[in-house]
Amino acid sequence: MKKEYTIGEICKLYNIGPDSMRYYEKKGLITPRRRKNGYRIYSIEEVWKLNIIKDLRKLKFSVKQIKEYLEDRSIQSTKALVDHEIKLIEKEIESLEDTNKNLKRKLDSLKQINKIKDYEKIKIKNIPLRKIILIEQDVSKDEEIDLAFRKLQSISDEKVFLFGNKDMGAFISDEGMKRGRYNLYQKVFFFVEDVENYDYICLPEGYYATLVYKGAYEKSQRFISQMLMYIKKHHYSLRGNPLEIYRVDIHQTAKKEEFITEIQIPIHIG
Amino acid sequence: MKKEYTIGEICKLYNIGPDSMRYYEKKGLITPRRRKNGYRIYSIEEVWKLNIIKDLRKLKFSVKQIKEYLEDRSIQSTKALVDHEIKLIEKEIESLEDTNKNLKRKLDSLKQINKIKDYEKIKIKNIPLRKIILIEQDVSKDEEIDLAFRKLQSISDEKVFLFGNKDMGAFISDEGMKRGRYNLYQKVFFFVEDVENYDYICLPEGYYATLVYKGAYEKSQRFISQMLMYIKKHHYSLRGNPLEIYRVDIHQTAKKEEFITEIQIPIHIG
DNA sequence: GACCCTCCCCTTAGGGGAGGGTC
DNA sequence: GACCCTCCCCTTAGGGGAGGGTC
Repeated sequence: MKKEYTIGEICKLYNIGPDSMRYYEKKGLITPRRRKNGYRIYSIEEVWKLNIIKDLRKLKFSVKQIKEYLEDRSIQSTKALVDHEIKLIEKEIESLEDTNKNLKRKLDSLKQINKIKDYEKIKIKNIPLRKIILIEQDVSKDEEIDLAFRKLQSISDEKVFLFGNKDMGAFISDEGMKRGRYNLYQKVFFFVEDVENYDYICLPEGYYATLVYKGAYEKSQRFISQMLMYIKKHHYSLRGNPLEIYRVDIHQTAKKEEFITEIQIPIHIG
Repeated sequence: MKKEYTIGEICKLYNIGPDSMRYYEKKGLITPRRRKNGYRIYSIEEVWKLNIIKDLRKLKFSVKQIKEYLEDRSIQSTKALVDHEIKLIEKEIESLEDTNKNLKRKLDSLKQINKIKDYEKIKIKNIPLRKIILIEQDVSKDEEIDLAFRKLQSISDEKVFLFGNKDMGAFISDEGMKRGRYNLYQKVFFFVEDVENYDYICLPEGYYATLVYKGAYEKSQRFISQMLMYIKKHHYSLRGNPLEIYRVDIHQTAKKEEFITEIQIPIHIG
């Protein structure tokens, strides 16, 4: 077996770029001797270091960390390193799984959209219990919803939130109902499932008059009026204020035509 | 609700450094207007962008990718992005779990070391079947083992291998046995469990004379001699060539005193 | 005094030349 | 001709000043 290797040979063997080898040398991880012509000589004695370097780089250790480890290697320090790394990876996995769950939910709800057929039709539905978190703030312009949201979100900053989130929505406030200005006075909320530290509110199971529409939010005003008339006409009675759910909004598309909003008005029937 | 925010206000709200905001601006993600005095004005209309930016940064999208997404956002592109991201995350999780499994094994074997008590004592043990992959190459110096290993490893490059690996070892070759030079002629192998594409060899279940020692490899020569004599004395017969297993080696410690090697000689008893 | 502005320099882990010598 | 050498410049996503103006 050969005892000495040029940079090219060792790189082929280890599947590393020569620039990396020079970089490791510059940073003091490896110190090959030189031929008279200046060529680097890698001797077989140094090869174990490359094993460690490659493995630790794969584990995303910085070159500096690897250097420190190489300089102080004992059973003790190795054990500590492995142990620590295991814990880091476990945390990482947990976080990725959480993110993935959220993204899957999002994808699912995006896929549901294609299935919607009866736009702009009023329907009576029984909807099971839902949990929401309410942002205690009157919101009077569409864009402000985001901000209100954000204020809540800053509490829990580490999660992929809006993007990976289930839907958000808004209640028409009493003020809005009184004045018939259904898009000026709203209370923002979003749906939650696995709540931990927040105070959530339950929307109890019950009947709703619902309508889904596509396009800009201005339409809400007209549809809510229509729906309230419909409710009156059928002798249903209001059980609470109307709510809007933003199925597709500015976070998913730049095209206002693609926006999808669902209006739900809680009612008693019969 | 306020309609306009200074950079400081928006940063507090979004828990972002002002430098980041300026960077995003420089890269064209956001384009705040300016006051006469040059101060940036963030209006409420732009705030949804920050939600997306924050979320996608958390998902490790580059600023460039985020820019592209912001410029072409539709249900279609959002769906594609979420879908792609889910797949990436799943791959990542899988890879992390694999790495973790390896690291745990390593940690386990490091922990086992503390429990070894009877160093340098010959024992007869029955050892269950083991699978190994043999590197078909005579190795005549300790350091070369690494290299031989590496040649095999380069086949499967993406795994954390040596560092997160179970033990490796070497057979004393026939040549070595003939000449009584037990550390000059060796065939390197390592233990595997979940083999896929490699040709592995089974070491069948059976009895072994074993001995564990601490320290430099030179000791092997002496111990193997002792063990062979012991085997003769007890009228056991050899079932194959001796093997050395490197429980702790240069990959885990710089201290030769901490090296731990186990010699196993397959025998027939009775 | 706290906040904002614009430079300008710094960091990681190499990759990609250019220009020149060596097997 | 393939291989090696040493500069030197470039990339990401900001962070940390310095020096100077603004609420």
